[in-house]
Amino acid sequence: MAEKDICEILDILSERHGQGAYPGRSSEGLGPEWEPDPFHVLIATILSQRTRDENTRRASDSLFRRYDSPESLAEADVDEVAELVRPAGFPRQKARAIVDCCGVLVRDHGSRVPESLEELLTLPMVGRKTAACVRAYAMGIPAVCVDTHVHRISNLMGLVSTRTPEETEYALMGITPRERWSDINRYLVRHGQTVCLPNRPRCGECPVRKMCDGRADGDR
DNA sequence: AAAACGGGGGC
DNA sequence: GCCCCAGTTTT
Repeated sequence: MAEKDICEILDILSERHGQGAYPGRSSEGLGPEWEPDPFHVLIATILSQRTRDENTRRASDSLFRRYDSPESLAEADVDEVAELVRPAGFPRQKARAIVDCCGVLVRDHGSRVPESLEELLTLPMVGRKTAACVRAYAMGIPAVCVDTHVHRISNLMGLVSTRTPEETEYALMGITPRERWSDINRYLVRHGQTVCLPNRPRCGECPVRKMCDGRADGDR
């Protein structure tokens, strides 16, 4: 029942928004010249936090052109890295996290990105959303990436009733077939950016409006 | 629970 | 100029 609802919503949104992935190779966050492997996706996803695609991409491009391995980044100068990633915002915070992150990868993980959620969460600036993106997009592991859009829309539409993004993650996993978890991010995030905007939802042009409990605009 | 981190784009 | 924004960490 609930499962049927979310699948139907994903089907409709996929027609509306077409193909597109976040933040793998075909997204704006990681340019086409970089392999969407765990290392590149991890760094690009950290850069993407609270940042639009285009700015994330400018930052990741200039960063990877200068440093393209965990080893080189682990010994990089934080101020120089901060300058390179400036377009993504939070430059010092992100630069410090990236350098520290790569230090941990080199020292404790053989310069590889660990696959387990538990180990990923020990890395600086890696929370549940970032860890899920790395696993889902770079490792082929089914994972639900809950950002603010997914959290907001899932509750607005009455798919879940949750207070925290973590609760939303588990709730969505419970009502969605595993093979469609990746569609949640592809389509719900895009929907949140283009139609179901945080403050002014454009309910008039929403393709899943009839299934939404939270229709704004007094359109009921 | 709330503040802090920040540059870029829309208006 | 002012407001908003694909999180995570710290207080």
